Amino acid sequence: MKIATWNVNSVRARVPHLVAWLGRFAPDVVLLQELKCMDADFPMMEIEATGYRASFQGQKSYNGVAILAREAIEDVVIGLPGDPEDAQARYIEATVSGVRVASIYLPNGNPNPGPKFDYKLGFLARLEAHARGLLALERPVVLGGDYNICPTETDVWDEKAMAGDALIDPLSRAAWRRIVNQGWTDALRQIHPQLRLYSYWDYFRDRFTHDHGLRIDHLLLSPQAADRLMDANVDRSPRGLEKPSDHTPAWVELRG
DNA sequence: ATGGTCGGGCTCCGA
Repeated sequence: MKIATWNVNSVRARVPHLVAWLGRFAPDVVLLQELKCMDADFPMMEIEATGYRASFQGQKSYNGVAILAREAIEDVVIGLPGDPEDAQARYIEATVSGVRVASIYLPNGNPNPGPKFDYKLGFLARLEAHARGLLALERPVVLGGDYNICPTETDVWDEKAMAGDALIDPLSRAAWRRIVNQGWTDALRQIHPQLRLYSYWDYFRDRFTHDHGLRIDHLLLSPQAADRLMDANVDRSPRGLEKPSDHTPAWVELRG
């Protein structure tokens, strides 16, 4: 069972790449972020034509998350609990083939410091509380998405160039560790402990050409999912196409 | 070296 996460930076702008990649990579589940469209504008027909179903939470212009799957998408929960005032479309969770999956678009948090960084830390605190409840289910759970956090120096092409950035802030990293240390497995790091594996390259300054990237897209596995972990990686190929997203898919393969 | 380039939606915001 292949589960992937991909920040597409506008699902409508990325329909050709998304459709081609679904056909080539054939994932069982895809967790999308940054749809950048309202529900009514989601390209449902184009995606269904590829053999996938979709559940999603859209929003005008910003954010937006989706779960695509070839099998049924059940028990959908939209929104991260803990703040009824939060209107940003950043969280969707569902069950596919017995695996609980979440598509998460964590706040970027820049400029740092400021209210956007405070919102990021608040969102992380809510995610920490919710993740603890998911672990208690003692089921296979995969928390995938754009976390907007580089967990360690190995996940950044150049820490100096990122000085002061919310993506490498010690408070962001500490919040990430608090979640992981509950008992989650960072799937790509588990399979590739030392590799520089990036999932994002900024559009400007030919960052992809020079492999000046960041690892900010992650798949966290509950122990019951980690038991089944066979392989994990990023698929760099979509990032090299014309009109790419600035992110490329990260994926895990689970036994069964 | 505080620039550069995208996407969305409409003269600038978010990343």
